[in-house]
Amino acid sequence: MQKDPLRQFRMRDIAQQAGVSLVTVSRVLNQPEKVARATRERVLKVIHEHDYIPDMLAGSMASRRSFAVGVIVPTITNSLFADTIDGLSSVLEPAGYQLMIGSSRYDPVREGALVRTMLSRRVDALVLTGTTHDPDAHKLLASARLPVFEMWNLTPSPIDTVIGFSNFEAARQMTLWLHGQGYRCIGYLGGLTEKNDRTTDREAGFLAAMDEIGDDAADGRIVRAPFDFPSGGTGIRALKQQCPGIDAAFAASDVLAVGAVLECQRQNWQVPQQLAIAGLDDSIIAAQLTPSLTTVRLPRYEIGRRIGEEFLARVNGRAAGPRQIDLGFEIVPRESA
Amino acid sequence: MQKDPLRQFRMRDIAQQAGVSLVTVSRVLNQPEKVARATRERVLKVIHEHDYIPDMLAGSMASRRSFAVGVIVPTITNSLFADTIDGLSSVLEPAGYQLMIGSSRYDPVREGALVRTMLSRRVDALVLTGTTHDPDAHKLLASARLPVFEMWNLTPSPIDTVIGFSNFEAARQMTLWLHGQGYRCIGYLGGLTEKNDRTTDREAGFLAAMDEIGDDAADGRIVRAPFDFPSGGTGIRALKQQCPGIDAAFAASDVLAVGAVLECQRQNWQVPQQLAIAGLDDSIIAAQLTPSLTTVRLPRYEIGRRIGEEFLARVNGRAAGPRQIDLGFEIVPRESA
DNA sequence: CTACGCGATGAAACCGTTTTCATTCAACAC
DNA sequence: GTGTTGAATGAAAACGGTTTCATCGCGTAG
Repeated sequence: MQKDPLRQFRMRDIAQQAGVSLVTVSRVLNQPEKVARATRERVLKVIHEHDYIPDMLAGSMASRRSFAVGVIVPTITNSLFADTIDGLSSVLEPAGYQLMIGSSRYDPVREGALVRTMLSRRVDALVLTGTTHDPDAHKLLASARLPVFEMWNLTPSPIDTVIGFSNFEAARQMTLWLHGQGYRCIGYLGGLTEKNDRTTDREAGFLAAMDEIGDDAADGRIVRAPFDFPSGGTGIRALKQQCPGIDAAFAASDVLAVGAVLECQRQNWQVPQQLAIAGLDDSIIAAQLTPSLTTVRLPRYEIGRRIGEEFLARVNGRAAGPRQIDLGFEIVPRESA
Repeated sequence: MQKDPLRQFRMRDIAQQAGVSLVTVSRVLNQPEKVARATRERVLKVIHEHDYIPDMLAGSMASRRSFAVGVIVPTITNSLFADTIDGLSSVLEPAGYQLMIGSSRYDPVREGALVRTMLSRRVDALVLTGTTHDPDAHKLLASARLPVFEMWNLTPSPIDTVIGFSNFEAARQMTLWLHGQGYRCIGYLGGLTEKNDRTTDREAGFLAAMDEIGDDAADGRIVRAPFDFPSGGTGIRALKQQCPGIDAAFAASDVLAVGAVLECQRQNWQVPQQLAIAGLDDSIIAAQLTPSLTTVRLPRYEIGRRIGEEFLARVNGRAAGPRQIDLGFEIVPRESA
C-alpha cells in the first residue's frame, strides 16, 4: 500500500519497471547513445506507457543548468520587444531553452527585483534591455558568473556583452536626413527620458544633429510623452502650438509617429506638405499608413536572434564574440517625409 | 582550501556565519515570525552582507511548489495576448509568482510540446489559449493534478476552468448590429479557421446571424486571412472584388479591420459611406483611426486578471469559482460603421 | 514541587535528478 | 593464458533547500 497512490512516476519507478538502475534511465533521456539499444528501447517503452515527464527542477539542480534564459524588457505590450523575444526564442527554443520573461515597466528598481528573482531561479543567462541599470543589480550581475546580454543600445562599458545599435546615431542621422530633404524647422517628439538610456540617447542624437545644422533653437521644439498612440496625437498638437512654423516632426518612436499622423488626419493637416512626420522603429503598421511612414528600420528581431546565437556559442565553448555588437539601422524613406 | 572558492553562498554557509542551523535560515526567509527577533536580525545581516540569493530550484523541489505559472498563447507579437499576460502578472507577481510564457504559433502540436515542458518544470498552474487542444496534451492535463485555465473562449466541456467570452456571440451580435444599421450586403473577413476555436466560432457566429437575417448567400462573402495588417488590405480587396455590391465588412479581428480601413484610404473608398467596416478586439489603435473603428470590446486584460485571482483563491484553499466564467464583451459603435 | 504547554531551535529525512567512480564482461592483442 | 581495452551498467555521493519530528528551556497552572 503506497503512501500516495496518485503520485507521479519518478525516475526510480521507471527504472524499477524496466529492470534497470535509475542511472540508466537518466542516460536514456540525456545520452541515449551510451545505452545499449535493447535496454534503451525497453526503458523508452516504460517511459511512454506511463507518460513519464522528468522533473526538470531536480535535473537542473543536480546538473547546475536550468535551460532557462531570463529576459527583462520594459513592456511586452509593445510589439517592439515582442519581436526581439520572438527572435530570441527562434534560436533558443530549438536548443532546448525556455525563456523566462519579465517586464520592468521602465522602472530600474523593478528591473533589479526581476534580476534577483531570475538569478534565484538559476537562469543560465540574462538578457536586459538598455545599458543603464540599478547599481545594486549591476553589482550583482558583475559578480554573478553567468552570461549577461544588454540590448537595444550600445555602450562603451557593458556588463558583459551588448547587442544593439546606436540610438544616438539613429536619431542623429534621421534628423540630418530630414534637413537634407529641405525641412528647416524640425520638431522632436520624444519619449520620457528619465532613467531610459535609449530615449535619452535619441534626444541627444537629435540635438547633436541640430547643432551640426546650426539650428540653436531646437531645445524649444522638444516634446516628451509616453509611448502610446494618443500621446502621439497630443504630442504633435503641442508641438504645432508651441512653434507654429514647424515643417517637420521627428518622433523617436513609431507609436508616437503613427499617433501623430492620425492626429494630422483628424486636424486635416496635410502630411508631408504642411507637416512632415518621421518615425523610428519601422513598426509593422508604418508601411500601411496613408501616407506611409518615413522611419528608421531597427534590427528588432535580429537583436534577439543574435543574442541567442552568441549565447549558444558560449555554452558550446566556442569563443565568445566581441563584447559589443552593432547591428545598425537603416533609414526608410516613404511618403510622410 | 576550498574546492571552488568562488562558489556562491549556500544556506549552509549563511547558517554557519550566523551561528545558527540551516533550518533557522530557511525559516527566516519563509516564516520569519517563527524566529526570535534577535536571531532573525543576525541572520538577515549575514544574508545581506553576502548578497545571498536562495536557490529557488532547490526550494521548489523540496516544497513541491515552483511559484511559476505557465502561459501558452498563440503569439506574443499580437498585443491582444500581451494585454492578457499583463493582467495575469498584475495579480500573480505581487503574490510572488513568475510567469513562464510560451507561444504556440497557432499550432496544437507545438502547444502540446510546451505543455510537456512546463509540466516538466513543475509549474503550479497552466493557462492555455482557446478550448481545443492536442488530444495527447488534453489527456496529460486531465491527469496532471494542477489547476488548468483555458481562456479567450467558452466551452461546455472545459478541462478545468474556462475564463473568457463567447466568440460566437460576439461575432453574431456584431453582425446583427450591422444589419440593424441598415447594411444589407455584409461580408466577413475572418481568420484562418483550422484548429482555432476562436476564429471558427466567430465565423459560425457570423453565419448564424446571417441565417437569422435571412441572407443565405453569406458563404460567398467570406474571406479568410492571417491576422496581420497587410492581410486586412488584401482581404478587403478580395471581398470587394468577389462581391462588388458589398456595403459592409465585418473583420473578425481589429488587425484585419485596421488593415482594411487603411487599404480603403489608399483605394479612396469612403468609409463608411461606400463601405462600412467593423472590427473585433477594440485594439488600442481602433479609436485613433480616421474614421475611428466600430468594433467589439473584449475583456483582454480582465481575462488575465481574473485567472490570476481564481488561481490564488484556489491556492489559498478558498472554494474554486464556477468552472466557466463569461466576462462578456461590448459593441463599441464609432465612425467606421 | 510537578506537570504541562509553548516558543525557539536543530537533527535527520527527503525532494528527484546528475555526476563520479567502480565494476563487470566480452573482445582482442600478444 | 594473461593483460588490456572499452562498452554497458550501477552504487553512492552530491545538488541546496524544506519538512517533520524531537529537544530544550522556561513560565505557569494545579
